[in-house]
Amino acid sequence: MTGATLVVMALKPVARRLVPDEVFDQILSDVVDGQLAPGESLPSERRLAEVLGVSRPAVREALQRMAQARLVDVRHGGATTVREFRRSAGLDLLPRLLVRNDELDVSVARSILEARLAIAPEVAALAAVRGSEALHDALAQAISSLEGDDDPVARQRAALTFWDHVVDGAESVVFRLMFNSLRAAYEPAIDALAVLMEAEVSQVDAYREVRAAVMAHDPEAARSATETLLRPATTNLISAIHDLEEA
Amino acid sequence: MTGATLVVMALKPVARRLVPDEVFDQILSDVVDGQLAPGESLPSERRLAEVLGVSRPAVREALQRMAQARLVDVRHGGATTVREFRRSAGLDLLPRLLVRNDELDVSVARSILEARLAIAPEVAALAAVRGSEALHDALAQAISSLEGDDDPVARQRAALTFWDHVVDGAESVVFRLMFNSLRAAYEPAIDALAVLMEAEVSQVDAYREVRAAVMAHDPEAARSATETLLRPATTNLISAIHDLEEA
DNA sequence: TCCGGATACTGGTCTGACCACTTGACCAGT
DNA sequence: ACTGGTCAAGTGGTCAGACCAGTATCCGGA
Repeated sequence: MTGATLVVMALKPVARRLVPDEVFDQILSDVVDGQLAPGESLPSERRLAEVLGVSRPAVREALQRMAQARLVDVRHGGATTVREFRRSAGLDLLPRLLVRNDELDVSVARSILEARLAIAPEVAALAAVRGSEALHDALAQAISSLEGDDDPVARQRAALTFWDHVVDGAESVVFRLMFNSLRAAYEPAIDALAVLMEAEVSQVDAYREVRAAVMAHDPEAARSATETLLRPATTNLISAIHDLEEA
Repeated sequence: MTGATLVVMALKPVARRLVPDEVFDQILSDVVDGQLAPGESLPSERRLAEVLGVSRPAVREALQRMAQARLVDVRHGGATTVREFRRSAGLDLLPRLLVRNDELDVSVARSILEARLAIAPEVAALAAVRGSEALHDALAQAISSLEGDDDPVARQRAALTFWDHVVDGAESVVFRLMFNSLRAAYEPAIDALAVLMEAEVSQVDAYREVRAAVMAHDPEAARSATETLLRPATTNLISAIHDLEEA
């Protein structure tokens, strides 16, 4: 009985907001939303601590993280100033841009789909050239959980696992890190996105085509099979988003 | 007299290593070099502070930054453990991987060139579709400083500016952030790379081709012109690196 | 007018304390 | 044998306050 109850309870980890995280989020939001304009000076650490009702180390930690993300410029003795984040921030900022105030930014989603469509075929081609035989089973397993599972979100995860292995096969640090960053943006929004992407992940045969081309060491075929798989959902969603923006 | 002396002195900014930065670098190096294996526990903050001879807040700040980069997992009440950075870290880790112990990692450099060759043509194609008329002058100016300057490093910077504008024209957040991250990896190593890339940036006419295709709103032409520009240096360097790895 | 230094900011760092959480061992019930 | 409770030790989380180290500004003397 206990087991059954557990499944139904839909537990989620208790969200314990840490103080520096909270501060970081607030400042980050102000920067991303433009309430703190580029070039503008932030209040001093002491002042921020006072205003936010937290200790100075907490503020300090948040500001250092902002600096690491290249969102602000901290100068010893001088004021901390806001940078132009679109010109300086790295790909790791993407999650924060995709979901803002708990809702998806569709223009960012569009951009992600676009980039995915441009990059994934190249990665598949690389995997076709370099992939080891071990890929065979890994991809097969991902495909079988893709057709075995009926939960939309689980299928999204299976698809992510599939691409994860393809990226492995490409043996490219840069594409690996890019994938990690994109995944980090995708996963927090996976519930909202699962519905939109459902049509794509149900094309199990298309995934099989990609796998066959990769394992046949045929980069051109891998490229085109990947594009065939990704393009429909991409263009559909982009036009849907476009219509949505009209209204 | 004073002015002339100044120019000759070859000043460089005094490196003021801040304590938390130093700690961050040390731990990061240990993780990236594998001396701290994934899954392994770090010493406690107090112990680290003691061993490194710094205060606990300094250690703490470094660890929080490690956590933000997804290199370690900090758990309240439990131990801080090392993550498998190749699977979790984002593109912003790239600079640290490209130059390690003050020398270039050629396999990372190869990967960057590869990725650049795969992505840049797509970005140029997007810019051809979406680029505004303002691009015209911006690109022209970048090209003229490309042919005007005779310092190799200055030409690298001019080329970066050129691509910066192309990325602008593509109007894609994702490609913009990717470019920022790649640039952040490239710039610290620009002196070493300027020599290797000299052949490419001297092909001023090839840049003109790209610009012409983009301004003609011809995505296919932009794609192929970009590939024509980037491929030679890329394949040359990759084979050179390959030979180097043999020896 | 210009320069140079006092001064009042800013961030950088440390100490030491206390709170909150996790772990594991031990123990009491069932 | 297994649950659940309790407790102590160790960990990260947070704070207060102090002092050091740079920067910016303004003001008085040359």
